[in-house]
Formats: sequence, structure tokens, C-alpha cells
Amino acid sequence: MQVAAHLTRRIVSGDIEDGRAPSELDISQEFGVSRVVARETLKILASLDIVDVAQGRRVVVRPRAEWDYLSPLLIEWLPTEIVGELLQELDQLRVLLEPELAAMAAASVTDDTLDRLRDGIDRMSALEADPDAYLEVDHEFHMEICRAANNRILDRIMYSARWLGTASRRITNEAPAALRSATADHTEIYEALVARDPAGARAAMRKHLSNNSTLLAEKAQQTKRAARRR
Amino acid sequence: MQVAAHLTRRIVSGDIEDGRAPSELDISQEFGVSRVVARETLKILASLDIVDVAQGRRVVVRPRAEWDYLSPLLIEWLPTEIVGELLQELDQLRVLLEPELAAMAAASVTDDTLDRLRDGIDRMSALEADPDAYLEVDHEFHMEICRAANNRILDRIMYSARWLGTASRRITNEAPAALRSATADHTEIYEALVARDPAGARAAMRKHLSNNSTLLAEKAQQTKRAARRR
DNA sequence: ATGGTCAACTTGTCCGATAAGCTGATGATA
DNA sequence: TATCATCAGCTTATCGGACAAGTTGACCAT
Repeated sequence: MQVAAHLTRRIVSGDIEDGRAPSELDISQEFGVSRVVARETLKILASLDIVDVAQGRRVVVRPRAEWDYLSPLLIEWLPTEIVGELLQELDQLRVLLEPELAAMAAASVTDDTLDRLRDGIDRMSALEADPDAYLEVDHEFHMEICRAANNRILDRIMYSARWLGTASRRITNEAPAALRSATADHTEIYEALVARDPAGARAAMRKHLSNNSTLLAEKAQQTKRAARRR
Repeated sequence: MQVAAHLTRRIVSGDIEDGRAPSELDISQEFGVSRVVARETLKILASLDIVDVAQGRRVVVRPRAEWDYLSPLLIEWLPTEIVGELLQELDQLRVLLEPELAAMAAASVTDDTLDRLRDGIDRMSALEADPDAYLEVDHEFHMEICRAANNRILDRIMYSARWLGTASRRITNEAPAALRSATADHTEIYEALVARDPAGARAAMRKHLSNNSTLLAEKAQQTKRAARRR
């Protein structure tokens, strides 16, 4: 894993000229590991669609548009700057998806789900001092709503959203004021779901996500400024 | 890869009781391969979030909601029945995403992109007899539009959409009549883009995708009926 | 100029051995 | 009897050396 992380960072930084990735032997020499470890590293990178490997041929780096950016592993290896960008890009998709999903959920929620959502809101309002734990419950809340779609691909997207969030928040801490407004948003979504009001749920979710988007954009600006100062 | 495919199919079929995946030794004995190959297999499954592996502990199967359903590898290993379901689930998301993306593209397309789209339409109308090649160009067309969003996560989703399509179409062939109507849809989208008309592009894309959705649903019903007869 | 042959490089697989982490059972102590 | 420390056994992590098999490019004969 460590070798894979270093190697990925080297590839991302553009250190390796077009396509030609290091061979098994190169890796084992550069990192001082056996060929077995080098091979397993390449197997990992291959299954994340980062490289292409075939017998006899040299390993080649694959086009980045096809990399598995939703993989927690890859997310962990990417520099924080790119993680921030990915978080914004994911957010762009969530703005398009989640309002509709909330509307769908409003039509089909069970009392069981509503209980869990209520419970989540209670825990969040108690955790406003602890951004780490808050974010965890926050994601649970959104995932609970998305579960209504019964969509495995969406599940996967939301799962990696959590990892993108934690990876990004490892650096820039959340502002506590933002959390309080998020709790208000969540309550509004919850109440629309209780009322089985699709249009209301859609509107509430849209508002919540656009709030979140502006926060992300501000944060990105801050980190960009910080990078410029550096 | 072969071992990983077999092992995944065994896990999917529910052969393995809750969580307890086979160990390296189990795999090497069951498939008649060395422990090295068993290890590399597990490394692959781990990087697709199918299993969890840690030193000393047994390998455990991870919750399916977190599997990397967008990975071409995993898609290839899944039974066709599940691939069909995933294709529908992905389509559900595309219906929500692509109309908005088409609208965004209408506001920002370059003449260069428009040329490529035009070229794609021409090639598609010439390829209506060859569903394989048609599907390829079809995906290129959609990807070209999605590229306007400049969104890596979306790129990844569209990339794996292609693989889901080919994996599904390996079994059930496309109806030629459907292709002709798709070409008409594509032309309509293209013309809205040429006119830089976001609302028109959104509407055209929505129409196209809902056509596609009903086709997919019919196909799923057919395969379900076929399975029942079997 | 063309085409076939072969050597060098690269990935695929195997075996045997050792290190290191975890789990559960076993036995000593209070 | 209850609690806790210890340890054996299982499991994963890594190493080295060896051979098989595919690809590439250079070299040579036609």
C-alpha cells in the first residue's frame, strides 16, 4: 500500500513521461522491496484503472479520465489539492441528483427510516462541537435518503463521498457556524419527508446542497490563496 | 484474473456465509494455484472494496453497498442478470444528470466539439446495421457532451457506463429499430447545441434518455421472462 | 528493401522459508 | 469461581531464487 501510494503520487505529479510506467524491477529497486511486492502494487494500480499491465509488454499509465476516482484508496493517495477539486466536482453531481432523490424518498419513506433520520438530526445537533463525528452522522443522513432509490451505483458514489469528505477535512477544519445552518437544513428536509411532500423535499434538499456548495467554493478559494502565499 | 472472477462469482452467489471469505491457503488449494497468485487475487478484490484483508485476521467480505460497481473488472465478473440491473440503475442516474449537463454544454460548446458530435452522428447513421460499433460511437457522443462539465467523477461514471453497456449487450442484442430512433434523438440534441439553446438541449436529452429507459426496462422484462422459462 | 530468426527484456507462476500480527484456549492467581 | 496473563496455532506480509511465456527490436539472410 505504501509503495502504491508513493508510486501514484509520482505518476500524478507528472514525474513519469507519457505512458511509460516503471517496470516491476524498477519498482523493486527504487523502493527497496522484493519483486513480489512490486507485482502486488501493480495489481492494485491496475484494478484502479491507473495502469495497464500485460505479459511481455511494459506497464503503461492509463488516461486519467478513466481512473477510479471513487476509490477510497486512490482518494487517500491523491494530494489534498486534487481531493478538494474532486470534492467540488462530486458536489456538482450531488446537486443534480439528491434533490430528485429526496423527492422520490418523500413518496416512499417508511416510518422506520423517518425514525432513523430524526435520530440523526438529534445526534448532529448534539455534535456541533465535534466536526469529525458530525460529518459522519451527516453522511449517514444523506445516505439514508439515497437508499430509497435502491441504486447500487448511487450507494457507491455516496460511500466514496464520505471518504472524500474525511480526506478533505483532514486538512481544513469545518467552520462551526456552518454546522448549525446545516442542522436547520436537515430539519427542513426531514419535515418535508414526514409530510410526504416531494416538492418540499426537493426544494429543501436543493437549498441545503447549494449552501454546501458555496461553502466548498469558499474553502477552495482559501486553500488556493494559502497555496499562493506558500 | 481468472481466479478473481471465479471467486467473485462465488461470493455473489452467496456461497460464502456471512463475511468469512476464503484464506490465501483456501484459495490456492481450491483453485490449484500458488499462494502468490492467491495473494494477488485478494489484493485485487481488496482494491475493489469487495473484501477486507489485514495481517493476522481472516479475510472478510465487505458490505455490497460499498463494492466498486463502476469497475470494469467487477462488471465483467458479475452475472449478466446483475449487469442488467446495474445498467438500469445507472440509467436512473443518467436521466437525472445528463439533461442538465446537456444544458450546460449548450452554453459553452466549442465549434470543435460540435464538429466531433456531427461526425459521430454521421458515423452512427452509417452503422445502424452493426450494433457493436454503433454503441461505441453512441457512448463517444454522450461522453463528448459530458466533457463540458470538466468533472472527473462524471468521466469515470460515463467510462464505466460503456463497459456496462458492452457487458450487457454481449447477451441481448439491440433491436435495429431502436437505433434509428436514437439517431433522430441525437440529431435533435446536436441541433439544440448548435443553436446554443440550453432549454432545448435539456429537453432533447431528457427525451432521448427516457426512450432509452423504456427500452432497457423492456429488455429487463424479457430476460426475466426468459429466466422464468428456464 | 523485405522478411524471418533470435536474443534480451518483461510479466506470470511456482516453491520454500521467515517475520509479524491476531485469536482463542490454557493455566495461574486472587 | 472469576479474572487475567501467556502461549500455541493460524493467518497475512515479505523475501529470494528459479523457470515459463509473451513481446519487442535488432540482426541477418534473401
